[in-house]
Amino acid sequence: MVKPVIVRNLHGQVVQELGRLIVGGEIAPGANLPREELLAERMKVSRTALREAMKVLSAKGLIESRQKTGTRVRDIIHWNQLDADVLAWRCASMPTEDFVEKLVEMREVIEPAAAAAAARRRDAGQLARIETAYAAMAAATDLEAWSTADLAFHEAVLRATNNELMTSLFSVIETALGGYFQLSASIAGNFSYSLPHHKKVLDAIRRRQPEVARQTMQKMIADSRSNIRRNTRKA
Amino acid sequence: MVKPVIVRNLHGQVVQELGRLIVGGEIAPGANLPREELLAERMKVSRTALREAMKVLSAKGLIESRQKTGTRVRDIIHWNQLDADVLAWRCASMPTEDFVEKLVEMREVIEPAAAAAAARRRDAGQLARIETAYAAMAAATDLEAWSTADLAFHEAVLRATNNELMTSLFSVIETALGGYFQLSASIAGNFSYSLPHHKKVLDAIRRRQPEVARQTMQKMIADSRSNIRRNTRKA
DNA sequence: CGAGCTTTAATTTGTAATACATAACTGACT
DNA sequence: AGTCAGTTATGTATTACAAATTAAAGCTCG
Repeated sequence: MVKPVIVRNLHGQVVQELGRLIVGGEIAPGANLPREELLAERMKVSRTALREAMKVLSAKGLIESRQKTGTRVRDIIHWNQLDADVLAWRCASMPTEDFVEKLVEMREVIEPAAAAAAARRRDAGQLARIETAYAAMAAATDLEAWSTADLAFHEAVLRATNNELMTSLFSVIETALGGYFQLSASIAGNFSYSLPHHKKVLDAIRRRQPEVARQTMQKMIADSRSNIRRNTRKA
Repeated sequence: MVKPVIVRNLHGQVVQELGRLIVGGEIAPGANLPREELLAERMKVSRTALREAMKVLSAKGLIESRQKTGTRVRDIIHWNQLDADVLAWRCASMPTEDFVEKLVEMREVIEPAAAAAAARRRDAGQLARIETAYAAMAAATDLEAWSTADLAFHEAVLRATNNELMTSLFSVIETALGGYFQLSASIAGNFSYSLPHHKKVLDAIRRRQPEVARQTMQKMIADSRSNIRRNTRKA
C-alpha cells in the first residue's frame, strides 16, 4: 500500500537501489562511489544501464560526477527534498516521528491556505468534484473506501486553487504520508468521525467564504495531526 | 542573472534543449518524439547521450518511453512542477503575469508560516545568521549587494525552521522568482525601503514571538507582491 | 465468406560491449 | 618552482543484439 513502485526498466531498479542506499545513509555524503566499471560489474548490469541510472540520481541532486575525480554523494542540502522518490526513500529509511512531523507541518501550512484560495477561486466544476468526493466519504462503509474518498476530497480542494504548484506540493506530501492516514483513521476507531469537519469545509468553499474555509480546514488538520502523533509514538 | 545554468556535459545540454521545447509547448503533450536514432542524428549527438538525457526528462515526469510505442510527452499533470529545471523552463517560456502570481502565492503561504516556526524553534546560531544577513542589508550601498543580502535573510529564516522540506520549497520558488525581485526593488526607487519590515521580523524571531513574526512577514510579502504586480503589468 | 483467434513479422526502446576522447590529478623531470 | 607527460576516472560514440508490443498476415471454424 505504501508504494507500488513498479519499475520495468533495469536502470529504474538501479535508481531505486542506489537511491535507497544513499538516502538511507549507507553511503555517506562526501563519500565516493566505486568507479562505474566496478560498480556496474558488482550490480551485474552494463555500464550503460548504470550510467542512465546515475544521470537520474544526479538530476535528483543526490550525486555529482566529475571526470577523473569520480562520482561522489552530494551533501544533503543539495538533495531535491521535494522529489517524490527522495521523499519515499526517506520515509522508508527514517520513519522517525521527527520526519513525519515535518511532513505534517507542511500540510498544516498548505491546506488551510489552499482551502481559502479554493473558496475564492473555485468554479462550478471544481466544486462539483469536491461534493462528489464528500458524498463518497459519507457513503463509505469500510476503511479502504473512506481513505480513497478522503484523499480525493483533499485533492479536489487543492485542484480548485487553480495553482498547480500547490497541487503538486500537496500530492508529494500526501503520497509520502499515505500510510499514516489509514493508521490514524483506524486508531480513531470510528473512521468517519471527521466527516462533519469535511462538511464545514465544503460548505465554506461552496459559499465562497475564504476565512471560514481556512479556519475549519486548520481545525481538521490539527485534529488529524494529534491522531498521527498519538499513532507514531506507539510505533 | 536569471539563470547561470552552466552545463559541461553534452547530455546536460540535450536535457536543457528538449526540456525547453516541451515545457515551452513546442512539443505538445501526447505527441510522440522522433525515434531515438533519428532524434540523436538530428541533434548531432550519439544515441547514448540522447538516452541519458531522456532518462533525466523522464525522471522529471516530462516524457514516457515504451518499447515499440516510442517516447511521448506526458500530460502536464504528471510534470514535476516543483523541479528547479521545470520551473526555470516555465519562467523562460511563460513569463506571464499569471504564472508569477502563482509563485508569489506560494511565497505568501510559506514565508509567514516559516517566520512563525523560526520564532518558535530557532537556536542561537540560526538567529545569528539572520542577524548577519540583516546587517548586510542595512550596510548595502548598491542594488546588487542588497539583493544578495535580502535573499540570504529569507534563506536564513527558512533554515531556522529546522524543516528542510520548507527550506527546499523556498529555494525553488525563490530561484524562479529571482529576477523579479531586483526589478521590484529597482522600481521602488529606494531599494532599502523594506528594511524596517525586515527589522520587525528579525526582532520577533529574536524574542520568540511566532504570531508577531507571522504577521510582520505577511505584511512584508504583501508589500513585495504589489510591487511585483505593478512591475509585471508594465512588462 | 467472414469473424475471431493464432502466429509471425516489423519496429522501437532496452541492454550490453567496446573503443576512444577528455578532463583533472600525479609525479617526475627540467 | 614550473612544465609536461602519464595515469585514471568519467564522457561520448558506435555497433550489435534482446525484449516488448503493435500490426498484419494467415489460419481455423462457424
